[in-house]
Amino acid sequence: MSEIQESTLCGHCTECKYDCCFSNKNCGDSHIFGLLTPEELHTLMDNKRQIHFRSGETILKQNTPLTHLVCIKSGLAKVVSEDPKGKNLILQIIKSNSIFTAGGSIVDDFRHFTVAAITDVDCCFIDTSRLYTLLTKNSGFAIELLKHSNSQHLKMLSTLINLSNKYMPGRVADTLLYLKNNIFESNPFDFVLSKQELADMSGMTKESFIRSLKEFEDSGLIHHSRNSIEILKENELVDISKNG
Amino acid sequence: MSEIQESTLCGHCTECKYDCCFSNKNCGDSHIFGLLTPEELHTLMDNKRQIHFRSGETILKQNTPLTHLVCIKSGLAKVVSEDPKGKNLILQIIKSNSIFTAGGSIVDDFRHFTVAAITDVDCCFIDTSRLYTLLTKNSGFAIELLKHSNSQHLKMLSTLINLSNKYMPGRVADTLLYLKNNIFESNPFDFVLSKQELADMSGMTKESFIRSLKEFEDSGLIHHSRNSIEILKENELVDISKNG
DNA sequence: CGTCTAAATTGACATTTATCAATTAATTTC
DNA sequence: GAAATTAATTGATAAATGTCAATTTAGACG
Repeated sequence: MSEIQESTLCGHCTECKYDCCFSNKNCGDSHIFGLLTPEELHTLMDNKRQIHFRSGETILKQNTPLTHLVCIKSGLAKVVSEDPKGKNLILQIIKSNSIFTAGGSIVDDFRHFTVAAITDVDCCFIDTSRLYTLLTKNSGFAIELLKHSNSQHLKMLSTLINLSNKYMPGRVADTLLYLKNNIFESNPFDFVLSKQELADMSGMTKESFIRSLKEFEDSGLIHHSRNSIEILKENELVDISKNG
Repeated sequence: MSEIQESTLCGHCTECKYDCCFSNKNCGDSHIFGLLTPEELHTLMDNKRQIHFRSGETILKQNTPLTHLVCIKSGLAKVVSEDPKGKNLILQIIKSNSIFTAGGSIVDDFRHFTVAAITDVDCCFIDTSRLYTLLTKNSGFAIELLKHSNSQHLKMLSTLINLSNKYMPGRVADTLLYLKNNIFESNPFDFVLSKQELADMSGMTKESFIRSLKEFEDSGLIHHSRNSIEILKENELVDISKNG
């Protein structure tokens, strides 16, 4: 399923520091690693593994043991909750320069969802046992990780509310706005996701997603082709997201 | 809306330690406070306020400033996400002896949901600024709080999956099993929740909930009266939860 | 270029769920 | 304890969403 290509280990932290996602400066998503001393950073860097995944490959698999934390250096990945019956739900798209704890780190020992590469992805694997050691030594670091965890928590709450309180048009609008404003940050945006994946982000079947998209197109709210969507009337989409 | 009766402040920690929910021994849900030194515990205890709420009262209100963390000493409370359009979703029932961070503590400054008393509730309010001070001093404490946060995160993930991947019978089965096994821990169980509230826990209207319950009754899976439900065939309910 | 394959789209239909109105049962209030 | 209020239930219906099958389109590959 996932063919892992391990790169060489990183030897010199001071050299690689600004070249990888552990660096405070590069890690746009948070300041988690900013509070570590050079020695502490070294502890993490020392055995980090930087790995390349090709588009489509599984990076982390649901229900496998949780031994490493992942930091995405470049590329896009999707966080998928896999259902026994095959109903997948895409919870989040991960951009470059964000770290990802894969659910129940610290609480239990296995991963609660799958992470798969959407584009080619370069990422680092951090040994969680080294991380835990640092947590006990550096409380500022622990607090940053707590902030990160709570922040993920709130995102998930928002997803839950969106999915359970809204009808399809509202959910589709949410997905489109999320992709434009949070992930691709351009308009129109070209996407590497299939309609099935967009539907999995919106909690519906691909047929329903397509029909909803077509209604938006017919109403002049968006323009879409196979791999690109342009939002023409964002205000109206926001209204649909709020009211539906 | 909520008429708050403040009790006297706690003066002597060593005395009240085993009488309130901060105590390691009483806080069944977690060991969060177990790692604090007596002095640190004192810092928290010193200004704690123990407050009584009557059934139905709002304990914490969504969108208000987050200044205190709440620890439930006795009684039951519900965690509700309130929707502008009035579609409420009950995310969780809180039992006695559990602490509750109300969403985005540390991340932002307001509460992301409402907590309301189902029965009479005695609870303590802990000043979050004192909590944060302790976090920086005691990394073990920070790690415990991180565990608690991640654990809440996983519960929410499970709720999200249940609500978005299952049809009504599966969601009703989930609610019944949750109440029996996690909240009331008896069978039959008497509940203080209205059918509307049970429906709000299951992400559906009260009419749909009642119809689903009736089908279970007709199939001999449960027996229910106004304020009590007995689960007769738990295995079959578990199957329905898994498959539907 | 034509063939093959996977994705996207469309249509008809079945199922699930919500809505609305009416009725009954329980609880509170005087 | 009768009247008034609230919660629970039922039925009829409409709306939302999923399912299945068929068709079209776009890319990949020889």
